[in-house]
Amino acid sequence: MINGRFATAIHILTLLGREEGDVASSYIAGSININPVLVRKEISVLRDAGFVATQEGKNGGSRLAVQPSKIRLSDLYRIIYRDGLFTHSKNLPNQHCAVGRRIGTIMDDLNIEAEQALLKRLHAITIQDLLDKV
Amino acid sequence: MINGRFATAIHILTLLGREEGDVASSYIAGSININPVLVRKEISVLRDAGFVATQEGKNGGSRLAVQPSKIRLSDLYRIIYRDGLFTHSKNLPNQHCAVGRRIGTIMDDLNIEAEQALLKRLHAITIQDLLDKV
DNA sequence: TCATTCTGTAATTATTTTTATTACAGAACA
DNA sequence: TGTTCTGTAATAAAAATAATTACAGAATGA
Repeated sequence: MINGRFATAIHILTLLGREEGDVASSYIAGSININPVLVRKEISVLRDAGFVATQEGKNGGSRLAVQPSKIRLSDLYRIIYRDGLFTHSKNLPNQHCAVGRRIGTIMDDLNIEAEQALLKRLHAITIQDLLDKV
Repeated sequence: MINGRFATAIHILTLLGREEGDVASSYIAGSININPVLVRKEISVLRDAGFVATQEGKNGGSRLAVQPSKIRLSDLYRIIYRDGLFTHSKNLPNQHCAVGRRIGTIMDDLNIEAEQALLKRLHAITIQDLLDKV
């Protein structure tokens, strides 16, 4: 399932897209209304992906490392969701049952198809598009 | 986000699609490897939707009330996910910030678009399609 | 009839996941 | 060289999920 991290990442990037200089994690956290440590953690993921650059130390903070129009939500989705859309319980289904034996593969296939449809749509939306709505 | 209930519902319906008579919740639970009470709860939702019929009492259980080819995964999705795909935190963003003020609407719009894409794909898949894969 | 075996559902507990907090070393600045 | 940022680990709190317990009621059939 799609959790709060996706929304958090979008909020961060949209906010950075509107600000000029370096933005402190505490300021971002104040806008989202979550804990600054969570913001820094998410930013570290976004930084690893090359979307954000960070300046440490006094007056430091983060800013976009690429143009907002270059950040597609599909990329964002992929970065944040390694686990897939459909989270199946970690309980192993009964392998003595035909359905139980095959359901894992069936759900995996389904997950791929659903994600493809979702990603296709998200591919067409960039942070710039969201900025235009603010 | 898409949680385990969707996978559970699919497992239940697929299993019922392969069985002739009434299937007890404990049997289904044994296949999925979850608690029978959860199965009965999910079945009650599927029954309300008209997909399943249940016989109470001794030798009772559930069976499909419609043909597997009539149960679209899009219907299933709608029944189980009233909350939307993207769960945004229940923390209200800072309304004194332009992004904080607009992010709710932006995420809602995004959610609608993403769900449309997902539902379009799920509309084309029925329980029969999954049965063919078992 | 009535013991048995199912269901439905409420209430509680346990587990897991998510979010928040605390803490502190290190970087950059003025 | 003190101040204000970051990064990250560790812990705690809160929320969401799943499991369990419990029990009344329905249908069966010996």
